[in-house]
Amino acid sequence: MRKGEETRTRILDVAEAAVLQKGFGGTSIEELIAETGITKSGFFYHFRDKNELAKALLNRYIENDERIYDEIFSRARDLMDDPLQSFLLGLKLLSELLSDLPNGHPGCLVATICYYERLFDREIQEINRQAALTWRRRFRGMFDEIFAVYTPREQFDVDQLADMVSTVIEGGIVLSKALKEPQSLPGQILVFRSFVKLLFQPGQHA
Amino acid sequence: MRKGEETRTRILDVAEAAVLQKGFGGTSIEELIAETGITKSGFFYHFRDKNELAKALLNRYIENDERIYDEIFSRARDLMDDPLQSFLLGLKLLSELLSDLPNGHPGCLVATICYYERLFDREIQEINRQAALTWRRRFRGMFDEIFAVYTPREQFDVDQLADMVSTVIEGGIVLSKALKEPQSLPGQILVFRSFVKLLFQPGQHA
DNA sequence: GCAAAACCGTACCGGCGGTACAGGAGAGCA
DNA sequence: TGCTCTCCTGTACCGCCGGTACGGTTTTGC
Repeated sequence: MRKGEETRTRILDVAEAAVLQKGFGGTSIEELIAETGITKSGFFYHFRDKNELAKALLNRYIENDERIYDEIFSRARDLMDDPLQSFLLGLKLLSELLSDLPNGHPGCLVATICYYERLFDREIQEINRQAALTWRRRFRGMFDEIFAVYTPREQFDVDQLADMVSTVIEGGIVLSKALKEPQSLPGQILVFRSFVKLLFQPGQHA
Repeated sequence: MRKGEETRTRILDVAEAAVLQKGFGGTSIEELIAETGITKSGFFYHFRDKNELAKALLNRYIENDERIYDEIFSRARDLMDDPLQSFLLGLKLLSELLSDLPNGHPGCLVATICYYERLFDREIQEINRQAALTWRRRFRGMFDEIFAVYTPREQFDVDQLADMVSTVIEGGIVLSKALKEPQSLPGQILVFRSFVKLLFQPGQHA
């Protein structure tokens, strides 16, 4: 029903912010229900245990993540016909989006789960793995299109190249948080963007 | 005294493995003392609270990290006179070292702390920040030497370029863990290595 | 052999994850 | 109007955990 979904969403909102700041272990259910204005029984009506909360949280995060990627790169695709130019524009748009976040990227739930593997069941770890594989497929598709048109200055494994996008984003988030420099992440993405540009720039052998 | 240090080290060993697998919140002191074969009183004799355990853990991890970097890149420096070749060899050695870890990289404590910021005091966060800054200085120094000899195909902010090393490592660890593919991390480092090679390869304008 | 270091044992506190279960308010429908 | 289903509230309870307090004991270095 309507009301139930609304409460559930509110719990997830509060939980997501808390988990990204303090981790799963550091986030108490009691604190979540206090901030949500709900009772303990109410919480356990929506989620059987903390594991199920994590699962719902992760699924929602991944969905939202995919939506953002879809928007950015489809917009880039609309503006640029060339697959390389479109990809480079997408990275630029992504960098700008992240640069506009006032407090920087709040953190990636997938990364959080990575550092908690033993705390959750295999299902959650599998969801996490599938998310990373989806990222790989997404960017691999883009690189495949680019390779159909351009000759790279060096040969790469396409999957590894595709993974590099996720690597830079995840690593950039960690570094941004460690350094307390929110602008580090968008900067790293632009560095990667330049590398990609360089890779497909016609060189002496072209 | 001798015995005290030994016990302290044993606690830190057990704690480090546990924290990297379950996070700080997911690691109980009771489980640490059980595995170490020590009593609760004994634990609190060595560490005032969990925060101090985290501090000691982080400091030790960073020291060890620095030692490994020192070894690898000084060995590379001995083998190669050219700063670029030396840096590229260092990345290769690092990749091989990580590739030889049977279960993959156990995880970076600096990254773990990032995702727990609100759980620890400012001192720990500052230690974390200084660690990331030390990485930046280390690799910035290498790039400075390279720039003194080579002309890059594209201009970069040297700090951002230096940060890219840490970004790729941290991101590679996350992706490796998420994908459950230990070989992903060394692979990503080699991709980055190729990018660096590309950057300083003489092109059409050279 | 003596003092300091390095513990052990025990008892206790409050918070937290989780369970159990009874009950109630409100919406939708017959 | 009454019935049912969803969406909760309230209360009581369990065991684990972080942390404190404190007295006692063994080990070590000198």
